Amino acid sequence: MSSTQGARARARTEVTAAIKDEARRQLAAEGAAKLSLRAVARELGMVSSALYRYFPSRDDLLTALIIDAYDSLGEAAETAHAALPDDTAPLRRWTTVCEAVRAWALDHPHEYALIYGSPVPGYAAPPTTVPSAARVGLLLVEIVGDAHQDGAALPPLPEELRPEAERLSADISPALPPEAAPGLVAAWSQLFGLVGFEVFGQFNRMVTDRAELFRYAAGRLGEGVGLTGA
Amino acid sequence: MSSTQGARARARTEVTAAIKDEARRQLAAEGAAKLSLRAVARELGMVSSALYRYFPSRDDLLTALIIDAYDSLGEAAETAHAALPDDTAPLRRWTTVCEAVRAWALDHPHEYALIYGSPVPGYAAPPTTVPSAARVGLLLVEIVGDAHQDGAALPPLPEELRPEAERLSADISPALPPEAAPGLVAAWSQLFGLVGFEVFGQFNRMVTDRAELFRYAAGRLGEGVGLTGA
DNA sequence: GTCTATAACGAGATAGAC
DNA sequence: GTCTATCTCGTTATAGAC
Repeated sequence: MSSTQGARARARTEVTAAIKDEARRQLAAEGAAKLSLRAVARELGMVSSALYRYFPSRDDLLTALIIDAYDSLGEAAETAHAALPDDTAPLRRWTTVCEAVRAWALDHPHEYALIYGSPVPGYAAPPTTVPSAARVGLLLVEIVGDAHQDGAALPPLPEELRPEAERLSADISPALPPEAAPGLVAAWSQLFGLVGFEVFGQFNRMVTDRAELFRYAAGRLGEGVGLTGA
Repeated sequence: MSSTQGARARARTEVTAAIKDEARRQLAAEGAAKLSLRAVARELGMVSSALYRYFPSRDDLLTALIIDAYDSLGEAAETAHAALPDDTAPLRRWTTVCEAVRAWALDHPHEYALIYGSPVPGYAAPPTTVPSAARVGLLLVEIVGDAHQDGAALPPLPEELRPEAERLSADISPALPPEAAPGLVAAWSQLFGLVGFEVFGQFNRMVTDRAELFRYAAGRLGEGVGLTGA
């Protein structure tokens, strides 16, 4: 009885995975805008209507791919961070996570484009994507929050930014002091500026040693949010 | 005779502009990947083959749109910078240009996506785009180069980055000291990280006062490349 | 209950003959 | 430049296999 259910569930997971794999291949070849349920079905030797047993619509398939991409990136970052010794200095934690993000993005350029590139026309990501999308950010928050527990130095905020800083700190984490919040959110976006320029080819014919430039920039980004310790 | 040519040339410019306008409309509606010469022609009441007298291929139309977008952004940045008094401090020059980039991007999100978003599958930008693409970067280089003429303070570079710094400084501008080059290239990409996150909606439901956060982050970015002067 | 297949819809793109 | 025949697409209704 339970073995029957197990076999069915297993088959379902396998087909779901095959659909997503094929969809990812099309993502790479044609881009998210041209992702087509029919083409996926054709390539898998299924009929298009059969796909609706697994994904209620094309947008749901897209959403699943987006969540998978965010989770894959988040897991890569978390794994790299977790592999560090417990006494690792905050700045080193920070740069390790940054390097993991960069490595994942260079390894998965099309999935990177899906989550941090141009929005897909006509598609709006549902709230379901938020927890996965937040993973890298929360990891950075954790690192900065821990460092400030131990008292890190930060320049004072301009008066006009104070309300936003309070809001951010309250929304994101109680461990994040308001003085650190705007700088951290900015650094978070700037990290992806760095990565995006490399992945999307803006550094072509300009930067040769991109790994070294990234290492330098990520380090300065970490220092900018008050982290220390080579 | 010359009046006939003038009229013809004028007509040609007008049709070319109409084609690009319609193409931009489609860019907004469907995305760059789905830009289709036929659809543009249909919307203009022309037949698709007629378009080929103006743009030899879909990719050429795309290239024209990309160059236009880079030039539009470049001009916005240059105009904002040129409007400043001659004795404006370097840091204020920097933030003014950054604000102009942000304002243009928020005003032209789809053109922003075209030039700084995901690459269009199957399309590679030809070298013709480089001069237009470089305008904002060169403006930032000019500001930082001028400031360093007057002697700005910068942290020393790590030894491993020295070769890349020399290369960058040599390739980009003689006015840019090697110690400033990697930081400037990084800041340039980080500026677009900030802008991209806002334009592409990554700040949704998180940052409320985005203008204020940007002002703050852009200022710190400028300080990071050695600029001073409120 | 769970799945796949057939067939069809309305809309749109595309290729080629004319 | 026009027209048509033939593709694509997402999606649904329905019927039948396991």
